[in-house]
This record gives sequence, C-alpha cells and structure tokens, in this order.
Amino acid sequence: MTKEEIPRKAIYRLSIYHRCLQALEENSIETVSSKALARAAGVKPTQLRKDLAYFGQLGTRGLGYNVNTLAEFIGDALGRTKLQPVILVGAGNLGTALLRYRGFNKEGFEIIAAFDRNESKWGKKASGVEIHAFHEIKKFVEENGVRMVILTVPVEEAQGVANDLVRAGIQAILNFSPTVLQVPDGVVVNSVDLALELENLSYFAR
Amino acid sequence: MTKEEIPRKAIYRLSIYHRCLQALEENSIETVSSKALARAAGVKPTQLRKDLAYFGQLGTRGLGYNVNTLAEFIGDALGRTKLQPVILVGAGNLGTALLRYRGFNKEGFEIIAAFDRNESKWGKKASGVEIHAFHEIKKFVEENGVRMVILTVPVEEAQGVANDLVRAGIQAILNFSPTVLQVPDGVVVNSVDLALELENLSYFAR
DNA sequence: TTCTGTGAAAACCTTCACAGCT
DNA sequence: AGCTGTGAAGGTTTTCACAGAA
Repeated sequence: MTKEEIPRKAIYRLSIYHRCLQALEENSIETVSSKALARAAGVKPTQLRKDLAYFGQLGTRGLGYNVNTLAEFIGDALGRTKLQPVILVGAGNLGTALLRYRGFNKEGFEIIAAFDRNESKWGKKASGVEIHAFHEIKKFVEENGVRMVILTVPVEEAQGVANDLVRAGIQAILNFSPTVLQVPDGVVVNSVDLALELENLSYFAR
Repeated sequence: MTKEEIPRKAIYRLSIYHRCLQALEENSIETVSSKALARAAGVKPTQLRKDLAYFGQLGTRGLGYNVNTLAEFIGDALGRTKLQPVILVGAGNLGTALLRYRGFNKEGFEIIAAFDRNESKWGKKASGVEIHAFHEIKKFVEENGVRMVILTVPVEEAQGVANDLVRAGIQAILNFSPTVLQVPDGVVVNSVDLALELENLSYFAR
C-alpha cells in the first residue's frame, strides 16, 4: 500500500472524513459505522470502506470504527500531525480576507507571514500577520522551511509570481487567480477559481 | 449528443478553455491548435479534442480552431450568454471580500444583493451591494428569478441556511463552509473548502 | 504534411456481492 | 445478527492510434 496507488480522490475524501470525525469527537461519540460516517461525508458506505481499506484494517467487524483511533490515523496518513507553516502572497482584498479567516488554524495550518509588492503595506500587520516586501520571500522561505503558499495576486501577475515562488523553493501553491499556472514537476498546484465554480454551477442548475 | 452524456469534468474544462480563448481574443489571435490551447489549459491535446468533439466538429483539420467561433460556441454551450443574477448569503469576512472581488462580473455573473442575519448590517451597502434582512430572501428570490447563491455563513449555520435557501427555491449553491451540505435532488452544490484544499496540497507536497 | 475527429483500448474509480470477524 | 474487508464486476474518463479533411 504505497502512497502512489491510492486514488487522488480518496485522499481528498479522507480530509472530509477527518472533519466529520472531529465533529463526532466533539460530541463525545466513540464509535461510528461506515454507514453513518459515509452519510455525513456525502458518500456511499462502500466507498468509505474502500478508501479506508487502502490503509489497512481500521475497523472492527460487527461494530464499526473507533472515532478517536480513526481520526488520529487519518490525521497521520495525511501528514497532518504537526502545524504546517504557510505564507500568503498578495495582500489585496481576498488575501486580507483569508488572513482574517480562522478556518486554517483550526485545521493545522498557520499563516506565518504575508508578502506584497506594494511598498506602502510593508511592515504593517493584517489580522496579526506581518506584511513583508516581496523580494524577501526567498530568504524567508529558506529560513523558515516554508513549503506552501496561498497565492492571491491579480491574474496578470500570477504566473510571474509563481515562477519566483518555485525558484524560492516552494513545493505547493494554493492558487486563487483565474488562470492555469504552469509549474515544473514536483510542484503541486490546487486552484480555487471562484468564477469557474459559478459557471459550472450555472450549467448544472437546469 | 445530449447534456447527460457529456462527462462532468469535460464541462468543467470547457470553462477553462473558454478563459484561455478569451485571452487569445484579447491578443487578436485568430486561430489556435488543440496542442497550443491544451497547453494553456493544462490538459493533453487529445483530451481537449475529445471534449470539444462531444459538441460536434468545431475545428478545421490541418489548421486548428477559430478562436472567435470556438469561444462563442463554448459560451453558448455553457449557457453563458446572458448575465446571471446571484445573491450572497452571509456578509462576514469572506462574504464582503467576495463582494469586492470583481472577477464574477467579468465572467457574466452579477451579485445583485446580499443577506445577513445581523440586524445592524441591514440597509447598508458593501461594495455597492445592499445587505438585506435574512427573512426577505424567499420573496427576493421569487421576485428576481434568482437561482444561484454564494453561501458564506459560519459552519454551524450552513446546513440550516441551506435548507431555507432550498425552500426559497434556490437551485444552485456555491458553498464556502467547511461542511458537506445535504440537499435534495435537483439542487446542485459546489463546495470551496479552503482548509481542505490546503490539507490536500500538504499531502501531495512530498 | 498538418492537425482534427473518433472508435477502440487502457486506466481509473465506484459499486456489488459476499466472505470473514465479533 | 451486525458490520467491516475485499476480489470482482461495472462504469466512467483518459489516452492511443490512426483515419480523414484541408
């Protein structure tokens, strides 16, 4: 069972299961069946079992899954045990809104710094996060072992900035610009394209 | 070639192609090969051709595709010809940031109103969009023929509000809460889960 | 020759059916 | 009995290989 043979989509769903398990933990529920957990996660029970089976036998037949054990196991499998430092590049509208958003911390990610090209922002803080000069990124990334970036710059700048980030040693980019970033192998990009999601919705809503 | 047999993912990619074509149009490029367009969209040429082939013969063999014609065709296929009214529910951090974000308009969507539970916000405007009382949604939706919602309320409220929206006749929800919404058949949900995207990235970044 | 269109093959992912613990 | 684990079947999406038009 190596990392390679687990479907991409299964990994994605694992995060969802993890969330649902956290909710169950908060309600002091100790055991859950694949049926109940699958329902909460919006998938079919067999799929949930299959996904978990990639990692071994995690449940107890006739009983179900232990909530705590399973939550911890998935957390480990996702490499989510320790806090991951993240930087944000582009402290505009969306960027500062994301700095204010507390959802990341709760899930184990900390935005430790922001970067912007606009000199007037340098040294200032937004939601407790200091905004640095853009050209300091490379040094900062190296010194702090940063691997992940949230990219919220205007479309026109996105590819150029992405190139700089790759050069600085960044391995993963969460891209909010409505463009397809070209990056070398070994660098991962997930794009959140708001207009595209709307467009997609409008197609399927009749 | 009915709507039903075209892969979901192909529809999604169509939006990407559309974007790339718009960029080409702005640069006054008249013709593009599947190879070039696929590269820009981050897919393989064969996949692009297959996707387009679902809709008929759109290119010219030996030559490529006409940028204008193809852009217009895809726009039509996506039902993107006329402006779609959208409302935003939950005028908090993320909500107001999205109101400020101009990317929607450019792609043919207009946020015509915002709604919030917080009475102190009622009647105020954020980025030119008026914030209404939450209980006015149903009436507003009916009167304005609104089918789509951007949902940016806190997690705890998300499912409850979604239920209200469905009752008000909403057909599509772009959900930003980190939870899986349960909705009846006929209602479409696309979720943008920021922490989940980060988690996913962190797994694939080594 | 160049580049699209497309049936067939391959890869991938989901679901089924039931074996196997508790 | 109740519920998980899993090989096999089924379905969907991607890629290949090449036919066909400009």
